[in-house]
Amino acid sequence: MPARSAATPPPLTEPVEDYLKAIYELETRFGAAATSEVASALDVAPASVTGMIRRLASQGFLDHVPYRGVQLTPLGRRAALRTIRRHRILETYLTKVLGYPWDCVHDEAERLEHAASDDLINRMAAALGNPTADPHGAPIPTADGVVDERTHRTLADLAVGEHARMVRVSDKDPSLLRYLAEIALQPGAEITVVARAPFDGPITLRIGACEPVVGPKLAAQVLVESMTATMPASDVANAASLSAAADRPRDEADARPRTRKSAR
Amino acid sequence: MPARSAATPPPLTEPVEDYLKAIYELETRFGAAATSEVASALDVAPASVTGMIRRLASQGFLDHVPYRGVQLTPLGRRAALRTIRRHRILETYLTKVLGYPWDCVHDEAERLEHAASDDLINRMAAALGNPTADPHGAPIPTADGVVDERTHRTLADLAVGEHARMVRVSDKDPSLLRYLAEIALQPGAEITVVARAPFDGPITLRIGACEPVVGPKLAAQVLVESMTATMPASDVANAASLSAAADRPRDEADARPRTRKSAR
DNA sequence: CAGATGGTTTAGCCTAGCCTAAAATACTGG
DNA sequence: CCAGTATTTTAGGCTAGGCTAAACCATCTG
Repeated sequence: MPARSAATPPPLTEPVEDYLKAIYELETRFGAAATSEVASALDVAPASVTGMIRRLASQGFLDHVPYRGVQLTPLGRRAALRTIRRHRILETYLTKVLGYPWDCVHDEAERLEHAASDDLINRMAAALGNPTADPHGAPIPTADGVVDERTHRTLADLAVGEHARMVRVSDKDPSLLRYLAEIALQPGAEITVVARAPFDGPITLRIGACEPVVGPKLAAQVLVESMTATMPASDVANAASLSAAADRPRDEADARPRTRKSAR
Repeated sequence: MPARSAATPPPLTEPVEDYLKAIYELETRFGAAATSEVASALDVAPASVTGMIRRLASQGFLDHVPYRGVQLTPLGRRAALRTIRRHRILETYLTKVLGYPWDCVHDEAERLEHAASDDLINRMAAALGNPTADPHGAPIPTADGVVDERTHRTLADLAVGEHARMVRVSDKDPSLLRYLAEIALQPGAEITVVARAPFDGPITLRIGACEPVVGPKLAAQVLVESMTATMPASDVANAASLSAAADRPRDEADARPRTRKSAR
């Protein structure tokens, strides 16, 4: 049997899959991944990351410009998306079929994603009707590595009166997820911004019959899709400027000053 | 929160779980596990087994008498049964719920058993109605480590005319399993021995409307439970003596001559 | 433009698991 | 009961992945 491109890709170890996944996620958020960011994402020492990066670069999974950070090659991206697909299908299966609460699936999926075969993942996906998003709203890559990469505004970017649909939230913080479930703030939920206190104050929402009040920190974690009839761009900008930056984990501009390949 | 006995038992690594499981299985078959048998079961070099055995013994999972083999301590047995429970519930779930053919579940379960949490396993078990045997007929230990340890006769031990129910077959050989499925020889199947050729010759069975003929090697792999109305012990012995020993993988007597702790 | 600073890399080390080759022990047959 | 064979253990090495401490570089600041 001659060369098959998508055939058994030399099986990656668990740590390798974790590195690639973490780098992928940092890269989509910031454009590139810094050693220290990878280190804190994986909870290992920066020196360990440098070591692994060297190995991964030598195997063609990523490009490394010393002191400047890394970027995935197409090969590395494919591997990362494979792991992410597994993770998200597992999360969906665990909640939809086995009745896990949505705040408990992350850790379980984190371990299973390295052990499940493609066949198993595809069977689970089929049993679920090939879902396109996991329980937290994260898009599920297809088996051949295509993923919806649209970015979204956050709840903190919405102006008073805006009507939006909740799209997504990170799966990493169980207590946040439990709280969101309590106030019915889950993917698909329709939200109206009722009021906003100034100076990054709390935001009052309407979700169904309830009017929960959330802090800006929480709001910045919740991705939404505006449903307010085509809003002029200027308004969007204004709305965003009211609240942006301060509480977001990092601001694009100063987070990645050393991202471009050619210095100068 | 004070001492909890069954709480997070210091998580074992994958190789450790594999060693304990293999040792458990050798031990129940032969009474103790020899280094070389563990080595070939796990497909590693004997010297590697010695190394691991030392570590496991020092951690209290097994007793090792140098040059004499190992036996699990209660601690080791519990750990082994936990892994075996996982494995068998996974196999059952994969076949019953996800439609895997019974010859394909072993490898998948082999990897998942190390990654699945107790919670996940228990949810799967519940979804299946807490089964007591896996698709190959192997008994599933309960969550607190109780397992049906009855031994069974093999198809090769049956006399002509005997009526029996198939109980179990090893899950390790996919091609054997595929063949057994073809002739409807699966756990629960009712079998009558129609004829046996002498000198370890082929055995003719009746299963439903079919009369497959199987070799002694295959017959020795298939565990059964006689359904012939209470047969006098002498007859059992006679029936068995017609065919025993020759093709069984090992004979109790010469397989473990070096098993007893106190030589002499 | 010279430090100071903080992120990155190197150097050197450790552990778990595996290996091969050689030495040690137990078992067998004569 | 002694020698040969088979099994087991020891000795010495290797790789993946992790760590700390120290050196290095880029950038920000005075």
